[in-house]
Amino acid sequence: MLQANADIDNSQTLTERQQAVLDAALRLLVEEGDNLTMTAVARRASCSKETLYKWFGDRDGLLTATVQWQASKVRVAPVDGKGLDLASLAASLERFASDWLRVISSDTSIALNRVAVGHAGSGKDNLGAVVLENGRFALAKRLKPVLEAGRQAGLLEFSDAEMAFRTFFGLVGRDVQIRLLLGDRLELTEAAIGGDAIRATQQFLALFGATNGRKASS
Amino acid sequence: MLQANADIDNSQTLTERQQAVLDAALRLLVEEGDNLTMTAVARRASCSKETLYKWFGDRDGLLTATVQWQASKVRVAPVDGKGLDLASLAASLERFASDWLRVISSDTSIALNRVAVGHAGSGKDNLGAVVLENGRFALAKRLKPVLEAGRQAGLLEFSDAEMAFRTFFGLVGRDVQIRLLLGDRLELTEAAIGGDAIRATQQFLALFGATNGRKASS
DNA sequence: GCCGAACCGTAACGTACGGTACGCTGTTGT
DNA sequence: ACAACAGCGTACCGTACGTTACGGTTCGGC
Repeated sequence: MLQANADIDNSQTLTERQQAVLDAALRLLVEEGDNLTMTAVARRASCSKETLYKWFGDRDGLLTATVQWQASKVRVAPVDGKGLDLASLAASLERFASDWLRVISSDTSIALNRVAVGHAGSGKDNLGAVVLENGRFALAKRLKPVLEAGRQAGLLEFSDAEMAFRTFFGLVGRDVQIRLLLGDRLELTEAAIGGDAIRATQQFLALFGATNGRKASS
Repeated sequence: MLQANADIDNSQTLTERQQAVLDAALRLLVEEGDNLTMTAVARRASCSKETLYKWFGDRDGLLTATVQWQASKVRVAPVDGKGLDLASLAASLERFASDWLRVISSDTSIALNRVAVGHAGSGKDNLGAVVLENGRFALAKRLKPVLEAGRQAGLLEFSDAEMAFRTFFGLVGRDVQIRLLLGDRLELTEAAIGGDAIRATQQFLALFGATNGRKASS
């Protein structure tokens, strides 16, 4: 559901075995958070620590490889093109919204974001940049063409696609991600996700839809 | 700008010296992130580690004390009451929005949130809950009366104040907080904050304002 | 059947850091 | 004046973990 990639090397440079090791690391990361140890990863993956270090350099290397591996796994449904009527535009937006909510509320996304945020302060690695690139920015890159198409078709009105995207992003995500990252229980049922997607889409169309005369854009 | 508090003990139970120590810890936390050491705090605060442990128990105790200390420092401007016209309502909302944006883009808020997010996984302490309580939930507790007043005055239309608040939250914050937490450079100038506050308020009023017939609420 | 490479399991090393103990000094109360 | 104490500085201990080293095993190629 995520990831525009095209910048990281990913799956083909990794052997099957290496992918399995990274999967193990990923699972452990979800369970243990940032306090996973190299020993634990080795044990979980049934490999030796020496191999870990040979393949990934050091702990940070393993972490970034794991994050990129996860990023490369989640491929995007291409959203196809332009069925330029309002209904299909709304459907596309709703799909984006629910996909996005599903991602940010998933265990692995929460774990990955936690680790990346934790590492963002001390500039040893750039996990934060990786997560950002495959999360928020990938989403923008995928959604903007849809918004532009909507504008071309006369369905949407906005001056700046980036600004329109960010508004949509805010309407969809609201306080969900920060609450989840901070440990708030907040189980998003499939029904709730669907409802939120519809609501966010309606609100977005109310603000940027062309049919209604509205002075929403700054 | 932040914090409804009324749940944590805060300033009066702390001596001047202890507050100074916590200030030092806070400054160090901003600089070093979660890898500050007890030794470093002791040195920065010109106190002994023994004192640190006597006062705060252990490292987690020091961290939570620091977070609560910061929370207790930021007091809220009471927003006073009801000048029930649209202009003053908009002004209140704008003030909330800009205050909030200033908070979440401040170095100390970023550092605190990073630490809290990092700790949220492994349930040793409840930093996440503390931050959440003094951040997102405190904001809601302060803002909801304003929204309710707006509804009473016939200026706003919504069925659920919580839901209206979350929409406002999303419109104001958008992707700012997660980007900052993940290390994205994104300096918010005072002008940008003001502009965003106005935009968010306008969008919120477009969605929930009573004067315009609109089917925005889910 | 043998060689080397890749890899597993584990032991060992070094270090950083949380936590504790101790000696010294300045202050306070009597 | 002196005892009691709070607190500073520092040395110290134990441990957890990142990193390295090493012996044993499997496997593909000759």
